[in-house]
Amino acid sequence: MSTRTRASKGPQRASTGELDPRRAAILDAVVTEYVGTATPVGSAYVAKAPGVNVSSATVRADMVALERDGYLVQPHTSAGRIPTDKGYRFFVDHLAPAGVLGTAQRQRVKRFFDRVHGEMEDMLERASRLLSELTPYAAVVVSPSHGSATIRSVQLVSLAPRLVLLVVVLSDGAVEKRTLELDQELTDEELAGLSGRLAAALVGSELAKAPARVPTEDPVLPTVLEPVGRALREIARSEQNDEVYMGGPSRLAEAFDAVETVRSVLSILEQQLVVVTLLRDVLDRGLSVAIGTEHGYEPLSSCAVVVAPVKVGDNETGAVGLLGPTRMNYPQALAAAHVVSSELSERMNEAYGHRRSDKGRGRRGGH
Amino acid sequence: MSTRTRASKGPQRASTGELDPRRAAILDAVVTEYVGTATPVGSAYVAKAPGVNVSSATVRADMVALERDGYLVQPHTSAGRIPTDKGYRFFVDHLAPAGVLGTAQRQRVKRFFDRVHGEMEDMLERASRLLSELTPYAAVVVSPSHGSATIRSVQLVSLAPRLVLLVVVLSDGAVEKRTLELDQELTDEELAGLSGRLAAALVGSELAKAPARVPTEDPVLPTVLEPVGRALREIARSEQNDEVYMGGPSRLAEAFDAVETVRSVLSILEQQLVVVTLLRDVLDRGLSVAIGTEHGYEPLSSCAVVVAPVKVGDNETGAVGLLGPTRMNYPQALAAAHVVSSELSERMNEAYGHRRSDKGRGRRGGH
DNA sequence: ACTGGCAGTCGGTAGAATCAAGTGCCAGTT
DNA sequence: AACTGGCACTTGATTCTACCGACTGCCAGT
Repeated sequence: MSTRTRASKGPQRASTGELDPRRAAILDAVVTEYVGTATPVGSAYVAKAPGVNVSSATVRADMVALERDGYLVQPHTSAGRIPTDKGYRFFVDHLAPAGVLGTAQRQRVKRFFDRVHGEMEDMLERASRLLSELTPYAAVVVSPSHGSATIRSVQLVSLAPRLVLLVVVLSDGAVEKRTLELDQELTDEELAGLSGRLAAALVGSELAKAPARVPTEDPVLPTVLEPVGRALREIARSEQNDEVYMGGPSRLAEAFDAVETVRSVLSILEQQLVVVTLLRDVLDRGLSVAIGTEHGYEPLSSCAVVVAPVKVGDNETGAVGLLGPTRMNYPQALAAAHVVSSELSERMNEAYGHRRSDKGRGRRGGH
Repeated sequence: MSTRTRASKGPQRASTGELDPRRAAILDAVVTEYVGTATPVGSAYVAKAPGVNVSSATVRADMVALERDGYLVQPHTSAGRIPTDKGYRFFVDHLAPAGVLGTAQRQRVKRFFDRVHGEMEDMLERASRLLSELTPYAAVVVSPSHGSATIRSVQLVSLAPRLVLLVVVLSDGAVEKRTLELDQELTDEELAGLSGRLAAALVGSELAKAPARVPTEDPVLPTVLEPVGRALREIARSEQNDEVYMGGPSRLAEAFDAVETVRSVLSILEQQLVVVTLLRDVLDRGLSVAIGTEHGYEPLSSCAVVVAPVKVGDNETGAVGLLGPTRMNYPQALAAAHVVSSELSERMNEAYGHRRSDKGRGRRGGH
């Protein structure tokens, strides 16, 4: 009940929200220690923590209050306290120190992004690995959607008699293909002609808005154009499904010690659609962390998710995420996710011509 | 020591290897029961098993012999027996009943392969899921390498000023791409001309054997051709790295109950190269099952791997695999792997023109 | 408002007792 | 000689008890 006015002794933390500064410090100590040791934290330890200059008895009194207000719980009487989801939330919002990535890790990220060479898919895949290696958690990368990309090339390539490959190149560098089985055999010339006509009709338009039907008077073409049209529509549809890259699933087996938890979390991660929705939801709500039940997925209630957007152009579409136990090192996870997401954004903007105002390639990090 | 001559009472199993038929039946019973229950199997239970028409006392005597010969072990005195790797091996070689896939599962496979529509990558990815759903084990699919595929198309597509995408189509339907940053801006006409020249020089040759240098006298081209050549070589190299698709990693958390085991096995599976090598090794040795330490990987010594080749054309290159505990339902795993691998082979041969003699599309299963 | 002191609460561990499963051996039977 | 029933024995698992240690909640004192 007792509400203190902000005590102004010494250089305290900037803002501690609606919590008494000392209690905030106590919560801070409990979270930090518990994250490290996975053992309930007692008043004696907390009393020694910086920012808490009182005896263990006083700490105990505050802990009772913190428990009453839902920030802490006792696993059982006469054990130390552990944070609740609400406790973690407060920690993340008000106490988590700005992103501190070890210099070794910083270098690692730098080296990674200096060396990236391949295509986007490859970069994302490897970024998910990187992220899971920077932290002890499983990583997820969702590729930016091709939203407004336009068609840059359409081509039909003959693979075998009556077997043709439709290859579509988008302005963001993505390539899609579809195999077509035709009713009739076409000569290379016919194929080339057809390719040209398709290109003329489609190049420049967005995939989703591509003309449903390529106009033609040639009586022989419809039987060919029909499967092409179908394939194009299928491609347009499949481009909506963002790719998901998963890194370091084995990290989950480190983070949890109940094998049953590992299983259920893994099996959620196998459903890519769920992962994408989860990350998007969190981002849409303007959050970068979802703790416990804050996202709606029951089986993940013992998990926390850290998300950071990957912005290409001006719409924020992709995302990187980290999945670990609620007992997670949030500062580390946030720092890692932010570094990787911003580096990724930068790289992708550079690569595909959406070059931005002129932020250059300098530090952008901070927290 | 006592070696029996084959008793010929009743319709016994075809061949029991170098083992007394009754002892083989005992081993069979132990393996089957242990796979199901994960509990050491006692002589009383085995005595009731079919093919063992003797008392538990006699079974005990035989079990002593089987243990002496290394087929069984006792976790501790006065517990039942469990099979050794050698025991499983004997079971797989001589006792495992022919592949029995439940009708529900058969239907599932059938439906899957009737519906497959997309591209090869997609099919393989989904096949790995299928396989892990047919069994309670983790599945792995290694895509056939592009070995002898020839180049069918080479094309340069402009993405942005000075940014070009090199797109290469292979005869097996694979598409590779690489982004190039050029020193100079090229007009669409120049790009088209260049594409044509590249195509003329490269189409028809194998990727690996493609001419290292496209001949030209044009003084402006070298600065463009150089990065193209580099990209081509890089593509050729990357095509060696067979893609790995992993299905149902969460199955591992079901199969093992020590979280530490789960972790180490998962982290092996994350190394795609190791997975590929492992599967190839097993296939090269002409095996379809590797139990415990039969493959050389320490961390997988509590695992068994079931492999089946995916043959495209006439060289056997791809593979499907199942990874589970040595305490694995081998008949089921073998059946599932074989069905999927042969269906995959068939589909891929159909799709990419390597149409075979004329085995048709009929049953091919059996065991 | 805070502190030291103290009784009280529980989980965790160690040791003893008991249980049940399953063995190895042996004398007896066919 | 091959097999069987019977039995003593071994040993992990389970249960129970006692006890220790960690931490708390409370209270009287500064």
